[in-house]
Amino acid sequence: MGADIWTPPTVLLAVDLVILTLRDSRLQVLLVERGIDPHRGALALPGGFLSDVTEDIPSAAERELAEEAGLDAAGLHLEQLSVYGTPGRDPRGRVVSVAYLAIAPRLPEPVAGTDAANAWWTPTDVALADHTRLAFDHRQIIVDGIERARSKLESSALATAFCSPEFTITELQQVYEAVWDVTLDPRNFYRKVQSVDGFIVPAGPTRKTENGRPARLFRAGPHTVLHPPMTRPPRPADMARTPA
Amino acid sequence: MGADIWTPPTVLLAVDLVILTLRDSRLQVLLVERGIDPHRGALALPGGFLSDVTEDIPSAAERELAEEAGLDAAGLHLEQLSVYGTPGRDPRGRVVSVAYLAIAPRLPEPVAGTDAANAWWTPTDVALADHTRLAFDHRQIIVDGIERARSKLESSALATAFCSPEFTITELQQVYEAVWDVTLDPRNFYRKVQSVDGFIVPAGPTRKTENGRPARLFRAGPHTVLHPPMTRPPRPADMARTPA
DNA sequence: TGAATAGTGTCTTTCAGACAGTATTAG
DNA sequence: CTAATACTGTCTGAAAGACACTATTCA
Repeated sequence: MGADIWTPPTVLLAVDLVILTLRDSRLQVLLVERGIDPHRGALALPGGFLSDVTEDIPSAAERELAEEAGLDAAGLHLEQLSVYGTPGRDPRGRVVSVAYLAIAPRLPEPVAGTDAANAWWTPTDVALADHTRLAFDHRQIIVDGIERARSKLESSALATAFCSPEFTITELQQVYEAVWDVTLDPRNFYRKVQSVDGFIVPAGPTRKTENGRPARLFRAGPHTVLHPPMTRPPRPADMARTPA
Repeated sequence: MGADIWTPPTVLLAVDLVILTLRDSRLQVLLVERGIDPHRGALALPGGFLSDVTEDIPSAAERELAEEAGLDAAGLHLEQLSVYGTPGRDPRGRVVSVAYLAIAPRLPEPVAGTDAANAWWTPTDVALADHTRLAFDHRQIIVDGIERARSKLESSALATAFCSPEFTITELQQVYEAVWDVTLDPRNFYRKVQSVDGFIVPAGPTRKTENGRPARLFRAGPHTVLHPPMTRPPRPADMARTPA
């Protein structure tokens, strides 16, 4: 009702990355140690502000992926997760952060060769443990990212993003087991995953070796949505059994 | 590498609302006619800029819900959808919009009594028809909102948000049929929906009437995630049948 | 009574889960 | 040979889908 001309407020826009991968059969997330002062010394997700006012948000995510994690966005899964913009989440001002979820195949063991050499793969249970100091609201962002990954394994082909271009069915099973934190029957998994239309396709008559019978290789199939979905076993929440 | 001090760019932050409801057994979305000049006269989603730099983003969504749609945020489903921030999407500057998905029960037939009396419920197929002029990238936002609703009907109790606090199983079925654009067998739906633990609970020995046998009333149950999920029938994409 | 909607019983097919058994490699 | 992993066959129980049937209202 005032006579003054109202102008909308401006905010600082940032992107943050939840980068997940599988190492040592565990789900791990990439964390960096902050070198500057809001939360200096605490662990944080890779990320940063928009470089300039013309930069697209997905481009900013890809740039941070390269700068802070040394990963090439080409060929790795990257999707928008959510927005975090609570006033006061960053003491430098009104910062609104767009979080992205990235899935990296297991190959790039060393993350080095990057600006921020202080980046480590951290098992998710360690990253979320009570004693871990995480900057800003990054703990919540990690929780949301993991939950997104868990959920999308059911209905999409996201699991293949954790694997090399060619993979065995056992490797794919390890993805499901690590992300869902369950154990699955290899024989049922084998048939199930092959019965889902367009999920995986045979990759040549090739083979691989470890110390048993060689396994067939597969690639990601043409379909990204799974019909029928993979079903997540009920969590061992209440396994109380009434004796007969 | 320059010696100048770099400062991050600022953006304008907006919220946009995809408000869905069920009217005449059709899925409808609330659209407003724009009265000011970027896209003046075109249809748009209700929404607007952050009121001031201290306003929380969900609060802004609730405020716009009241101001532009005349709806009370209390007791209606509201969830963050996605972020839209392509440079150039708004000629007024770098505008980043946080889209929200709201689900309104069918009761409030008139949306009137609000600032913007130029708001109409529009069937989603009409809103997305080729001849409809939608402002900004709101067409894409609507598509994303509908897809989110379709998806969440499977695994969550979102369908109850389309209903009055007390509802019959047939009403709930109509929600699924309208949002998914399918027809379901009432008898199988009846048993299925009751077998899902915590989805719906009986609401007293009450009853309701129309022109047949009175139906039992239910309320939303305690669980918001459905185990097992409701399964969406395969779309009638390729129903080609090979004759025996 | 008949029309209309609500709710039940039951059959069949399909699929998840359990698990015995066969195949192919390395030593 | 044994150990180890990959893969196949088959059974069983639990649901999904189809659909005949009963129940309760209004006119």
